[in-house]
Amino acid sequence: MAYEQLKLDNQLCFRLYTAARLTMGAYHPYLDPLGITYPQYLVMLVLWEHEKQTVMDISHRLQLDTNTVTPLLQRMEKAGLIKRTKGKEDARQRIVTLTDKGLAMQEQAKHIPECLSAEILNHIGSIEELTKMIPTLDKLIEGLKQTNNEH
Amino acid sequence: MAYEQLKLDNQLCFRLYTAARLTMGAYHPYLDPLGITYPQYLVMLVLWEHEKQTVMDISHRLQLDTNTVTPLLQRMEKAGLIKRTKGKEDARQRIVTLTDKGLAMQEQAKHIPECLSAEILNHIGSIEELTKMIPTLDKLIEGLKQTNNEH
DNA sequence: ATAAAATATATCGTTTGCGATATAATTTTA
DNA sequence: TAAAATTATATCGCAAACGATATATTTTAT
Repeated sequence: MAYEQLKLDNQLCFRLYTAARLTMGAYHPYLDPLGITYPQYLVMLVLWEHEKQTVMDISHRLQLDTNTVTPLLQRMEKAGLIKRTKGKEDARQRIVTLTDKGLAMQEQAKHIPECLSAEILNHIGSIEELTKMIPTLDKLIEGLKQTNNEH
Repeated sequence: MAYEQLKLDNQLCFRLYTAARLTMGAYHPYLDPLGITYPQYLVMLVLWEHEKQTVMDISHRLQLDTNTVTPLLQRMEKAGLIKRTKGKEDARQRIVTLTDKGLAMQEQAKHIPECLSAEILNHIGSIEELTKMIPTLDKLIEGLKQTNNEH
């Protein structure tokens, strides 16, 4: 191995990639009973914060493009969690709203964040160490958004 | 919005998910010319460290299951980057080795890590702040590995 | 007012990621 | 040693991601 910088263990990005995947896996025991996936859970979080959002709103919030969000919403509509109606002022837009089922799911989901925290806390010393990463991750995300827009 | 803990902005996991995706996007300008994807780049990193590894070795190293790694390797074989041969002592195993093309790609790839660092540094104050996350991410990954194995 | 540009969403094709299951070879057990 | 369990890899099906492209609607420019 000639190049030290090419070693996997020196790569922050690989850690982010792995941590993100394993985190999604840790949600499985909590999301499976609700019948939703992690990205679908994210959409629910967005809609629980504000009812009535366009596809754009959601895709901006999740930093995902419409070509990812549209099929996601279509599956969620089929599952009876949301409704998608044509916009009235602007007919190009799709207005996404929660169904009763989707709204009711919030009650079942409200303990998930603390369950996850507790689960991780079992295997890690302090939750503070994790929350300390948040400002750095936010800066990284903002930086990457710009970087990716330039190319 | 009734539940504070369900707010997207309070979620570490969402940040990991987003940071990981955007990071992969930042690799695009460097990996596209090589004709490989980010997960394929990770396989290359593993193989540049040690020639001759089994599918298991690679999947352990990347924390991916064989049902992800096998098709990945099949595509890389088709692209002429690796060879996959039946194991001699244990015929169940597949031994993965680099082709000349795969080996040569290391030279073209050796600047990628510093390019990425520089790119991110353009938009973020200090690289130290990022490297400070590494031990925490490692702990998190180890913890999640255990958490996920229990379920 | 009409053509051109911009915008919002959708569709298509490919690669990943992963649960479930299958297949083949090796090891263990009875 | 033959059957059972284990191990290594592969296959299948579905949900994401995402680049590229298409469609429909609105806005802008001429």
